[in-house]
Amino acid sequence: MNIGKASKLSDLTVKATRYYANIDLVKPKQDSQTGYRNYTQEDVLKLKFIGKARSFNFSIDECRDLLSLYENENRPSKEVKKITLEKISEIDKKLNDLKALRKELSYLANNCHGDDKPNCPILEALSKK
Amino acid sequence: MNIGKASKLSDLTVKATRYYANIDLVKPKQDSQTGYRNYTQEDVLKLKFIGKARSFNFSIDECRDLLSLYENENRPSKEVKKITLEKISEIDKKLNDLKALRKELSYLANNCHGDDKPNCPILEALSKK
DNA sequence: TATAAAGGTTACTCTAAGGGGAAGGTAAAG
DNA sequence: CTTTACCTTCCCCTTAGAGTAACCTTTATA
Repeated sequence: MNIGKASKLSDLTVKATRYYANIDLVKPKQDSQTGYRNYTQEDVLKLKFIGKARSFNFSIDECRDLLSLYENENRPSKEVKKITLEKISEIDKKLNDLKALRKELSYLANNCHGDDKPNCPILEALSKK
Repeated sequence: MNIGKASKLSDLTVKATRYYANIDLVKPKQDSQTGYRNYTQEDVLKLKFIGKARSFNFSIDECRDLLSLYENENRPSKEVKKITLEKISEIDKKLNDLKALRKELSYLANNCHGDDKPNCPILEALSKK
């Protein structure tokens, strides 16, 4: 099938699908006459897999690793688990950073009158030290 | 003072400081002979302000807005508060997304044996639907 | 004083993961 | 036969600088 159909079936944009082909992530054969990419059912499964993994915040490189594990019938599940746990701790770090940030900002916002006067503790905080 | 000293005083890299000059965020005069940028104390205050705002996750464009409010003695504090509250709700959205993601991933990781066998619920989840 | 080191300048490339759009070939429908 | 839809490659754009090269200026040292 052509890229349009494969993209639709895997719920990706044509642009993304073509990008994945360009970076050798899911690279279908191309018709030597027309240059059209020819996707198989197998390819669509891989594309779906990637779409799902991307939605789980895995990077393209991580998707590449996961995909090769996925394609390897003999992979040890611990490798997959390792990548997943790393992703989780990465998320934890981001969560902590964002929470700290939120705390500071909401403290500032709570102390700002938010009226027409120029006095503003937020700007004061930004210009302090 | 030269860019090196200004950067040091404001705790920024020279690269970042030069970038801010290039995008007209903090643009000091340049010596017509040597081309060297000449930073004032005032400029350093602005650079510090930006560094602080950046550490609060404000984008360069938001920094630009905040900076012009900061420079305007008659600004109404509600404008600053508005930007800050928007930033907070942006952070809240990210927090929610990350929490949901973490939940899904940790559920998968908890159900994966993580051994040498190929059976892996994580990959199954990625390839499902 | 000659020179080496330190610090300044512009300019180019790179990052992640595609989006947007141009120019042009191909296929299917009316 | 022509319009429309779909395909191709190619190039620029996004964030916020980092890294590097080539080259110029100022300062420190032998």
